[in-house]
Amino acid sequence: MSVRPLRAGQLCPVQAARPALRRARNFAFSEPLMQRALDINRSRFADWYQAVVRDADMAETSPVRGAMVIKPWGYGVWEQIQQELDRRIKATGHENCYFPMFIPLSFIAKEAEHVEGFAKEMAIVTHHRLKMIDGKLQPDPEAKLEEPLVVRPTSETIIGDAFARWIKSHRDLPLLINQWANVVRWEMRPRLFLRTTEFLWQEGHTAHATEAEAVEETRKMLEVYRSFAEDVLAMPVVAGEKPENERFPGAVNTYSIEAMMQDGKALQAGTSHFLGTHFAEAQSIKFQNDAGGMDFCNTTSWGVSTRLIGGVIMTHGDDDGLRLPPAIAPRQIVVVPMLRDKPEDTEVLAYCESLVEALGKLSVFGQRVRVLLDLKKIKSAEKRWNWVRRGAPIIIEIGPRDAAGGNITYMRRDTLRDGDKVRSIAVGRQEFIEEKAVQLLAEIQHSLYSEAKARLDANIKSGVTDWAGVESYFSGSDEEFKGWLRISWSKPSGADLEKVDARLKTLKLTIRNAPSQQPDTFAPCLFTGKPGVEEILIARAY
RNA sequence: CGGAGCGUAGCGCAGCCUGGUAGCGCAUCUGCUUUGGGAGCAGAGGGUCGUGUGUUCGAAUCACACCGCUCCGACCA
Repeated sequence: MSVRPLRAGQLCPVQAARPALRRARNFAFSEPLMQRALDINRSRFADWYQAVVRDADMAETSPVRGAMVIKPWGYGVWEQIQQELDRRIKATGHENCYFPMFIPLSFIAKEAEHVEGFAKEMAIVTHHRLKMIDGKLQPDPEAKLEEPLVVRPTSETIIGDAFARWIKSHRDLPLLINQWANVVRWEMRPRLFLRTTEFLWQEGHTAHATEAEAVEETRKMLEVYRSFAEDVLAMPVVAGEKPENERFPGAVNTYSIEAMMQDGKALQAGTSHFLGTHFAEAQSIKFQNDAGGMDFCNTTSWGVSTRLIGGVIMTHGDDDGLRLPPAIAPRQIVVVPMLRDKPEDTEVLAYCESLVEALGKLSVFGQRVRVLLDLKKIKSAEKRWNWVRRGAPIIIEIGPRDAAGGNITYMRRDTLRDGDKVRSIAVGRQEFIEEKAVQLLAEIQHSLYSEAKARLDANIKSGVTDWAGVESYFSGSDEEFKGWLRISWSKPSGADLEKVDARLKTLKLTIRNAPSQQPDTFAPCLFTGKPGVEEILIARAY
């Protein structure tokens, strides 16, 4: 099965979901219709993405422009992400805190680059009271704040303020803090999960006595993100360092993990920043060293957000909707009883209940298996397709014959179809409970990763050494799948880097990162012809 | 915020050019039939056609403004 996205016009124009839907559409079908759970396929990737978010019941837009409502199934995925990542953050010695969402304007102003980077996307609170004036409810001019508050776009400054008070001596270091919070960045072009005005994230902030220790922390957390993305989200990534022009405002170095979406675009899925003493100097985060002198701390910050959910959708989704890796599926196994208003319904239900109870006692990925018996009063067939669209890893259907024969019939969401046909697999109840269930969940987790990993590996092209090669690789229609290029460069900076960036921009390309794994020797710089010092990934990006 | 396109029932769309006061499929509800699984038949509910102003005897349809969405550009986790 090809994992590459379908190209425009490659398949029938629309893969209608239900037979009757086909009649409603003004399309002439020359080929046998492929019935899918979505009414759109990945050839129109942006529309497909929105359809998955909607049909999988993940989220919807809200009355506030750019802000989204995360629905139970989408939030359930976030809760799984939080739970497992929180465990890993704590396992590396960090503690959770909570800081205010309001930051005094003067705090933000302290670090010059930091202000510049965020000034354009700030929400500002200026009043603390409303008043009816001329029949209109509006901010009371007499209740103006002496100092405006910005709604945090990130918390370096307010946490730095606390750090300055908390840290006195080298014995207070390292200070390792994390917080789960919402942040606001006034985005011009919102997209559900990928870029919203308000989003949920986790932000780690640490302070260290030495540069070496802070750099190590920065890399350690990048590695936590890499392994989390790959092991838990089944989303292969390339970890590496961002070029100078893509750094976090105020950082010395920024590292990222980059994931490849099914349209070939790169998604920055997590970042880790070494901040040097920039914020420490701006905010006086100092400590007395063991020789009695005063030193500035070296600080770091790192974060991942609800954007990860968008990454999961665009990594694993198919033409039937979402496919969730079992490790983050709010429900890993969903049992759909096939009821038909007949006496044997009672037996079917009892059989389902005992099955769900037995499955719920199993463990996988170090936790109890999450099972749901779907008793919603809608047609059984409708239930099945709802769970297909939502991406439940295993969907079990139980009819009277299963109940009587001690069997179960299941579908794997990752390999739902054989050609166009849905694959329903029958197996003995005991066998399923005792071996299959756990084994299948592990297998699905693994197979989703392998599929995505194969796509990533197959679509990072090396060996292009000149600009003409870049142009030809990224030529053609924008609808077409384009992967990434891995090229050698001389790592220019300042104005020279800007030139490179401008050139890349003509092809809508950006430098993603310089992968951590580098070869021993380098081809000459693709841009300047000078000796190469590093390999970087260039790609179109979200 | 600039360029383009689009906003008609929960979803997907037709109607708009050539104004006469709203239609299709899916979904929803009811009844009957059906039942190893995305069922059939009959009937029903649901829309002040994004918002406002204007033109007109009459506006989903024409004009203007605003709002929102999508794509492209600038910005970004």
